[in-house]
Amino acid sequence: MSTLLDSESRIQDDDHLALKLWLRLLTCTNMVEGALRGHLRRRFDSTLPRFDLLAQLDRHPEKLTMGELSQLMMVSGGNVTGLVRQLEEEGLVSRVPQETDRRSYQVGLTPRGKRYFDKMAGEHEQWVAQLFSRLDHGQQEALMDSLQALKQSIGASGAPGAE
Amino acid sequence: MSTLLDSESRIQDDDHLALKLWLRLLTCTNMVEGALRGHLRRRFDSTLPRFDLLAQLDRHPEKLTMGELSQLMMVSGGNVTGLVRQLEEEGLVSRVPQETDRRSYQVGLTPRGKRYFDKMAGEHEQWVAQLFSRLDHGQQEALMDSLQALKQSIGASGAPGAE
DNA sequence: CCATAATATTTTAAATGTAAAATATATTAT
DNA sequence: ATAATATATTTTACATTTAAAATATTATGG
Repeated sequence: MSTLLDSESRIQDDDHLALKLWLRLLTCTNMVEGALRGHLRRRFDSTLPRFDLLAQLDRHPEKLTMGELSQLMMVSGGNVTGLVRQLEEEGLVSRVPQETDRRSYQVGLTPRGKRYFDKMAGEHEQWVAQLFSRLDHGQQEALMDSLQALKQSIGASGAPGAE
Repeated sequence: MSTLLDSESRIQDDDHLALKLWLRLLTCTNMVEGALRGHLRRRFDSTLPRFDLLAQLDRHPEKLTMGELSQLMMVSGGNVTGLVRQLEEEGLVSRVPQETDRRSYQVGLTPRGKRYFDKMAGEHEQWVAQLFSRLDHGQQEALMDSLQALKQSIGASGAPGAE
C-alpha cells in the first residue's frame, strides 16, 4: 500500500514532488509578473525594471550611487546606466556628480519623479492585493511561512547563484 | 488592541501583506532560477529556455508545431524561432515541414537530443530536490496547496496577462 | 474560380539583461 | 611624488525577450 514504499521509491517520489513544486512556483510568479507588466504598460506606459529602479530610490531618499542601485536591484551596472539615462531624460530622476569622489553620482527622485512613483506605487499595491484576494489572511500567512522556509532551504543548499 | 482594528486599517494591512508576499515569492523564484541557470551553464553550457524547449518536446513525443511550443512555453513565437534554429544547428532537434499544411513544421527531439535531454533532466531533478531539501514532505505538500490556491486566485482576479 | 479572411511562421525593432573592455578617478605603497 | 592598484561608471558586443509587421499558406464565401 502507498504508505509502505521502500526507501528508494520514497526518495524518487520526493524528488518528483520538489520538481512539481518548482514548476508551480514558477507558474505563479510568471502569472503575477505578467499581470503587473500588463497593468504598468496600460496605465503608465512603463515597465517593471523602471518601476523597480524608482522604488529603490523611493526607499532610499538619501540618494544612491549607480553601484548601490546595481546591487540593490541585483542587475549589472551597464543595465542601471541605461535605465537611469532614460528616466533622467524624462525628468523623473536626477543624477548629480559627487563632490568628494568624482567617479560616482548621486541618483535620486525629482519632485516630479516622486509624484509619479507615488501614484504608480499606490495602484501597484492594489493590483497585487487583487491578485492575492482569494486567499484569506490565514492562507496568506501560511504561504508567507512556507516561502520563508523555502528561502532558508535554498540558502542552506549551498547552490551558487542562489544567495 | 491588534484584533480590533477599524476596517480601513485592516484592509491596508492586508494589502501590505499581499505585497510582502509577492516580493518573497519573487525572491524565492529568482533564487531557484539563478541556481538552476548556474548549474546548467557549468554542467552543460546551456540555458533554461533551451532546457524548457527540450523538456516540452520530451513530454510530447508526437512532435509539436512552433505555435504549440510557443503556447506550452508561454513565450512569443519569435522566441521559439530562435531557440529551435539553435538546437537544430546543434543536431538536438529536427524540424520537418508538414505535408498537409506547409505553413507549419513538426518539431521533435533527435535521438542525440533525447539522450542529451535525459542526462540533463536527471541532474536537473537532483538540483531542484537539493534546493527544496530542507522542507520535509509535509511542508512541501503545504506549499503545493498554498500555490494551488494562489493560482486560482490569480486566475479569478480577471487580470490580463495572468491566465 | 477568386477575393478575402484566417492562420503559422519568420523577421524586425526595441527593451532588457550580462560580461568584459575601456575610461576616469582615488588610494596606497614605496 | 609617483607608480601601481583599486574603484565607479560607461561603453561595447552580444543574448534573450516581446510586440508588431511582413510573408507564406490555407480556408471560405460568393
